[in-house]
Amino acid sequence: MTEPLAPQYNPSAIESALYAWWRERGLFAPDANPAGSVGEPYVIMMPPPNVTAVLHMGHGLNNTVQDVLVRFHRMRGRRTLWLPGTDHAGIATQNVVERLLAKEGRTRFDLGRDAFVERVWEYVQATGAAILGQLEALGCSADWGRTYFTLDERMSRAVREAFVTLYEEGLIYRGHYIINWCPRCLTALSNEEAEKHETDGRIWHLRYPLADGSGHLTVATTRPETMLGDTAVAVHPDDERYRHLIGREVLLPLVDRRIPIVADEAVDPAFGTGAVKVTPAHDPTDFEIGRRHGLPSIDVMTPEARISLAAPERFQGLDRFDARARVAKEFDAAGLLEKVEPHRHAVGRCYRCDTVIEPRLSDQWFVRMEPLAESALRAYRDHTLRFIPERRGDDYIQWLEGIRDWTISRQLWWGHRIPVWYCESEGCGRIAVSRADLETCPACGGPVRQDDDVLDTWFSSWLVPFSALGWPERTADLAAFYPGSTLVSAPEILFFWVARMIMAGLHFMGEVPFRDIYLHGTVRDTQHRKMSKSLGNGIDPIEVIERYGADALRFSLVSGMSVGTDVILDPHDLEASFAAGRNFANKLWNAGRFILSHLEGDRPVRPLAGAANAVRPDELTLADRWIIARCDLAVREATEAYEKFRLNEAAGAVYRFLWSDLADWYIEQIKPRLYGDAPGGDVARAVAAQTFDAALRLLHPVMPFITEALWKRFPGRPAEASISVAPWPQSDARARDPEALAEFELVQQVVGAIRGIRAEYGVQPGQAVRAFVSRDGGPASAALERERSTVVRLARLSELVLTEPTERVGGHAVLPDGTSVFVPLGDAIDVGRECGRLGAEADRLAGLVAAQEKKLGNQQFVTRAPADVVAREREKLSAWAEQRELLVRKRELLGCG
RNA sequence: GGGCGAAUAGCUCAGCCGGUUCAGAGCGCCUGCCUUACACGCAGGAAGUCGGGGGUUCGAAUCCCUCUUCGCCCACCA
Repeated sequence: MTEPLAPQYNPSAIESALYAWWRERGLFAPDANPAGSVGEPYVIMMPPPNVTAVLHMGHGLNNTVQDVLVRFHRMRGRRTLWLPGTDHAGIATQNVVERLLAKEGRTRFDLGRDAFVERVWEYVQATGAAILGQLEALGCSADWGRTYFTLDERMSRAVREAFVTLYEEGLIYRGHYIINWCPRCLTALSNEEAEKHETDGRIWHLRYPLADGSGHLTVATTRPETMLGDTAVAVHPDDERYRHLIGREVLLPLVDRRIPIVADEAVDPAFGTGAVKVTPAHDPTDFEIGRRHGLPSIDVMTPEARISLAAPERFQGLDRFDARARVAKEFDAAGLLEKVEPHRHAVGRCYRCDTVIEPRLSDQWFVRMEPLAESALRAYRDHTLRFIPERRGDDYIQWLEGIRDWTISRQLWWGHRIPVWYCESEGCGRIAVSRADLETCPACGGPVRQDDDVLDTWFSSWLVPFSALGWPERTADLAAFYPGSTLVSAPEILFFWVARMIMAGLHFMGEVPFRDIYLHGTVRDTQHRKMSKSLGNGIDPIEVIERYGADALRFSLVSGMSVGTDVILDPHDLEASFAAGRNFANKLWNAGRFILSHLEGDRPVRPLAGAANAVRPDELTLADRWIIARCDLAVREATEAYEKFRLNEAAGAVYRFLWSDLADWYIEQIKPRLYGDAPGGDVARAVAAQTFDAALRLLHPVMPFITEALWKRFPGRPAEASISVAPWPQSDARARDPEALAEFELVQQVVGAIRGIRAEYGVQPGQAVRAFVSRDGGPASAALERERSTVVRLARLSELVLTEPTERVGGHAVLPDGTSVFVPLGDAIDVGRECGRLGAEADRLAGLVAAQEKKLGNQQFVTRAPADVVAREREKLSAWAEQRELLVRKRELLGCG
């Protein structure tokens, strides 16, 4: 606590210890804040990271945002719960473990179901722990005591309850439909899991001879191999070209099957040839056509997407793409291939392995979504829900309005087993759906067999907002923390997860699970590509934390992100992305080191108000008043920005205050007062302590570690005190001081002008010079008199003379308010150069004046623009004219030509 | 095929409902400084026809139209 602070901030030296201390102190629990609870609790459910792998930068961003919001609200006194968890990620995890097995030359079938699942558990226990460790390294203040895993016992119970309830309500059903099938993962997928990608493909025009030999009909298809399963050709009923063929038959080539020509409204006469081959077992539209016309479905593919025994022998066993080539070749050989054209269309791919989806006819379980979608739409339309940024609401609406039933069964081993039992006794065949495991058939007592399939991972995660709180038990947590407050997520999982949580929340709890949905952007590389393992353009957050510190990572992510926009980082130049955060942390560290070193000792730091020894207003210097006013401004800016999810603005406001105001000016200003027993030192210490303390608190949500480390070192701080539950700084009307703001700004401008002149003429830093500052030919503003020593020190002057200069040769400047600055430099300056400099400045102002005169001479402007705008423009004109006037006079004094 | 977003200094971005010195920040770059908190620093500086074109307006980076480029979402047209 009292050992000296290192001159360079070393995050790795303090972060893990501070984190451990926070946990020990129980600071992440809802009741951690001694201030008690203000208003409603603030609750965020963490989007559970998949246990497939360690975290990437996207998780870093997502969890940083959540932690910022949670820490902000915790400090504001809300009872705050951030509930963490991990996701068993059915397909993804199963794939990873299967790949591990493949390296051992084994498949899951070699192990058998139970042993395989056992193996997956081993894997996820390791990765799950690693992930939680990473979240801790990031500084996440989640309540680890409540951590859930979407496949743990509590969640399983909730999943069963939800499934059985929905089944009883008729919202879950088993059906025989075309679903999205991944031939590599060997499972059904939902529509959302089948990602559509625009692809350059081809379209084949195939001739189907009429069965009576009177000609042929041409159909167009992008998947010729499916013709092996055709059971009809369809045309539009009103299509004059084909009307005479309706009801007749074609002889399906290669297969030699007679199939009918049917009329169906689903056919678009304008597309292709206007005649469609109908393959009910391999296309959803064809399936519907088949149903309407009583056509048979012939499944010509195996689960692996090879040609099945239902096709002619020579095709059997061929991969679908080989079969495609073979079919095309045989059509060509038979003179039945009319043409092949390039064709761009959307191809579905498995979101986990990128394999081309095969639409497949099979028995699956579905959730009827329409009834659920209705209330979810209503909740948005009546403003119960709010999206940040707002436009994301359009995506939500669009998805819900076009909602399709959700395929929830997966032909996997890793996941929640479907709670359905089939009676195996003959003559019963009953299907039982049960909350409890069944051994026998409830109807006949015969033997039962549980459904082999598991549920979609998202069927467990859509329940999280209440299942993680104990549902279906009516727990105290559920009563206290449902509904939650904010959901922070990447836009990619808006449909997978966010929209479904809203539906589940409304259905099972009767209330939306959260009110604000903050969708942040995606982390991309400098070519705007999403970071991914396969592209090798990822950045490991842990590496960044080790090199720059968690605070630097968080600051960089937050400040690189405005509402709803992507965050661009350069994986090849970590320095470019994270140096700013690291530098800022170091700046803060050193400012803290300086201020804290002057707070130590036996003299107590005086409060600014509310005590007998409080600093009196009349003791404050102009600089004191100025920094207090600037600090108050930062409090207002940052607080408002946090409230509006403008985290980058909040970070920026504190950054500017700490660096540009406090470090660059205030600390420099108070140095003389701090050394020795200079008068006013106690006031400077009091003001520095108070404003720095406030700034640390404002910054704590973004940079929790360094702010805590410094804050804890304030003298008199109890050992158990933590900034994470310190009260949020309040704006105070008494701190607002426009006069001090304006006057100190003049001081800054004078110093800036003198520094500029010095740099212009290469006056060495060690060389003190005199400066004359005056106004209207007389003494300069009283503010400069009061801060005379500040100007002298910061501009490195030997003397500051606040009257008209007695000399002429030197550097001149005129400030916006007409204040005149002169640094006598004698022979050291090049008079011609100075004349040029002043002339250029005068010309610039002359241009402004001319434009301004034109503007004000414009009757349209003067009459139509608001009076205050016109008045302001008039003031500008006179100020510029005055400045120009002064510059011209200075040139005359210098003897410029 | 619909819908949406972005295009501002070399790079990453601010600039909200049009009007506070002919556009700001960080990083990078240039010059000078190890000034007893910080060289991960200090001081100063260069750098942009605000994607192109048109329009509305007294006035536009800021509003409207259009074009170009990039990105995203949705879509059963075989």
